[in-house]
Order: sequence, then structure tokens, then C-alpha cells
Amino acid sequence: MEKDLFGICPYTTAQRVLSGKWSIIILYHLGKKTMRFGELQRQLPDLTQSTLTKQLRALEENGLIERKIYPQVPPKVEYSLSDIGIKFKKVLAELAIWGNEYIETLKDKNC
Amino acid sequence: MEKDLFGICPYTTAQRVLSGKWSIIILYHLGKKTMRFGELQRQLPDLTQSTLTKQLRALEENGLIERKIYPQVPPKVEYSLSDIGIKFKKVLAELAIWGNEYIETLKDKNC
DNA sequence: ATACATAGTATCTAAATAAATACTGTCGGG
DNA sequence: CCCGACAGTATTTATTTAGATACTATGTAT
Repeated sequence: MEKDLFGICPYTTAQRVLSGKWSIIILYHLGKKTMRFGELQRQLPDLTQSTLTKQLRALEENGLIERKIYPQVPPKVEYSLSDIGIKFKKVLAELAIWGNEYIETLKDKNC
Repeated sequence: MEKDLFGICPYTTAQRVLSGKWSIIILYHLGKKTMRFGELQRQLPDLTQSTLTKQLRALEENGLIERKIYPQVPPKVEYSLSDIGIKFKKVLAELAIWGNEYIETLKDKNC
């Protein structure tokens, strides 16, 4: 992990972690419970396996999630939120409130 | 504005608005006060004028900000948060708290 | 021996995003 | 008549991100 500069603005930092198409929903699902790869994939039918793998690796790199490998066959790998990932749930909660309000405004404009 | 589907998950919706490299910081700055284009650009020296224009247009399309043109010469254009943009400030507040905690964890791992 | 389940990798292509750079229009001041 | 201020546009290029598709490993069950 070769993360760079300190003293970075918290907003810039957050943006870096959240950009992309799937980070928020993945964090939301893992926030509900620890899940295996396959289970998570079933929650998210719109991304392919390789994309999901990449997203998970990125979140792991950034320290938001943890990956626990059980030495079994067939493989078992569990994904869960890290400590800082758990703290992110507060953001998710506000995001959910806001997202719903936003959806309402779209309906009002019926577009 | 041809935004599509309703009944969308609030997380997916939020993600769509936040993806990209600059949305959060721009919203943060406009949350402090209404600003003219040039003033905003001086706050954000890391993006070029054309990139800033595109980001602002995207946020406007998504209904998060408003753009007020004063018919003057030289031109004066003010950007501000819309109603739903103002509501986003609650998310920003949580994001700031989390972002700072996240930066702390990076320091602990000194990377 | 063969098939199945799980969690991947490896490549390649496509799409989306951002950056670089140069150009535009108009009014007032010098 | 030219310059500067402001807020852009236009075009091209580069970078980043995601998607499609095919392939892998291994132990158990049939």
C-alpha cells in the first residue's frame, strides 16, 4: 500500500475512495453483514465477476474492507468492513436519506 | 434532462452523482457560499477551466447546483447549491468526519 | 473418470472521464 | 485600435474504469 500525501483534505480523500461505480453499494451490503464472494455477487447482479473482484481489491487496498480466506476446498472467502469501514456506515446512513430525497425531487419534476 | 428510472436504490443514485473526481469538493465549496466561476476556480487550482466547466454542467444537470447568469460584460455567472444540493450538506458533514478519521488511520500505518 | 462448486486470473476491448491547448465574444479604459 | 477581464467553447489526446469472455485450481460426491 503506497498511499501518499498527508494533510489531504477529507473531502478529496473521500472522493478518491468513493469514485467509481460500485463502492457505495458494496459498502452498503457489507455493512449489513459479512458475506462470501458469491453471496455478494448475488446481491449485485449488474456487475461481472471480474469487475466485482477488482472493486473488492480496490476497497481492500484502501483499507475499507477485510478479506478472510479459509483454507478450504471449494474456496471460502469472506468479506467484511474494517474498522474504518464500519465508521463509514454513518456516511451511508446520510447518503440513504439524501438519496431518497433526491429521488423524490426527480419525481416532482417528472423526468 | 432525461434522467431515467424511478424506484432506484438511494445508494446507486448517490453513487451516480458522486462518481468522478471533483463533485464532492465542488459541492463543499459551493456549500460555504455562492461563488462566481473564477472564484471557484481559484479554490480548485488542480483542475483546468474546461474540466471545471464540465463538472459544473454535470452537477447542474443532476440538479445539485444552480447557475445564475447576469447579463453583463464582462460576464458574471454565479453558482450555488440548489435545494437538494443544500440537503447534501448533511452528507458532506459526515464525509468530513469520516475523511479525517480515515486520514488518521493512514498515519497510524505510516504509509 | 467426471462433474461440480467456489473464488478466482488473464486478456482484451470498450466506454467514460479528465486533461491539454487553443480559441471566442464584448464592453470599457488607455 | 488594442488590451484585458470573465466565462466560457471546441477539439484532440490521454488516462482511468468497467465489461466481456475464457480459463484455472482442487477436493468431494457420483
